[in-house]
Amino acid sequence: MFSKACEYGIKASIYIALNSYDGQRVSLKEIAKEINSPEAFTAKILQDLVRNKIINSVKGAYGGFEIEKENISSIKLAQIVNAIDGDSIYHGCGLGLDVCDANHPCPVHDQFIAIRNELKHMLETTNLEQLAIDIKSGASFLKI
Amino acid sequence: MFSKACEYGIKASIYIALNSYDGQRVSLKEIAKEINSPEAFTAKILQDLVRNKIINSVKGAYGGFEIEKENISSIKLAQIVNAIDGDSIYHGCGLGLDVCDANHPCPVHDQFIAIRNELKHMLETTNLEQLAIDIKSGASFLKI
DNA sequence: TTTAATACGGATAACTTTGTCCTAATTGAA
DNA sequence: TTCAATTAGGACAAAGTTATCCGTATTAAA
Repeated sequence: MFSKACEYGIKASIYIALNSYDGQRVSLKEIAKEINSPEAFTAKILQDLVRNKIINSVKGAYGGFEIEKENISSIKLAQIVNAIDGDSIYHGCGLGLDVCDANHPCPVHDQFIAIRNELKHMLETTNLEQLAIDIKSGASFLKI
Repeated sequence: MFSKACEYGIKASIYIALNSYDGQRVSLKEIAKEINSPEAFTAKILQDLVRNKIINSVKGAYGGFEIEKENISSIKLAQIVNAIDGDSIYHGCGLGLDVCDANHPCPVHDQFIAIRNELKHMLETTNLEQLAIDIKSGASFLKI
């Protein structure tokens, strides 16, 4: 469904959010360990999220990544996915046609539109706070 | 959502079904032209569908691909997707966890399960006949 | 029987995604 | 000021996906 980059990006964002609630800045090394992702590759993805102003980074000793507390509840999965995978999820045709719309639909256009809209709605309504709370309570997990 | 291979496989199957209604066997060359796909790559995918007994092939001059008429309405998209992309759509975790189930869910487990079940249902209930009919009537398109 | 059209299948190339390595820049603390 | 910890970013390697090429086998028709 999503690229590896996007999977790591979502998990990393949740982990950063979780710690930002406690005022804890987290390092790349810690993030990669906690979400079970390759460190250097995760670094690239985090850079991407920083450039898209979804997370903040602080260089140097005692640096790391953080999200401003007041933003955590307003950051939606859609923003993260969009920053990393782009908007292909919203615009691409299920069968790869260059042009696929109501006037010139691919054979599965209607079926796909329905499912894609649900996916879109889910991504646009799910925020980091909800996800971080479940990790904190042990109701969900970031690795294994 | 799907791999290119799967997109080509679905479109090729629809085109073959369409022609099989008229007792017309179609060649690789014709298929690739009509669904706008690379010929040699499409050949590999068709071989896969043949091995999975979703379509039939006839070698030699005047050979080509066909689907037995009586089977067209019972072939579901799910079979084609499964033959080409495998069953990752059904079993994979949305965030790539090796283990992700109700007892040990990833942060977006519930949200994904819901959408994936809809996708699964759609693939399992959509058959080639429905799709071929729309192509025939000009209500949907296989290329451009 | 020869020929042309066709599917089959192995090898390999091109491209994309994923992952690694190394150096530079930054920064807080000793 | 020096050092160690850290992010940034370029170059590159590995793996996976997509695509091409070419020879072989098969088959119907001439």
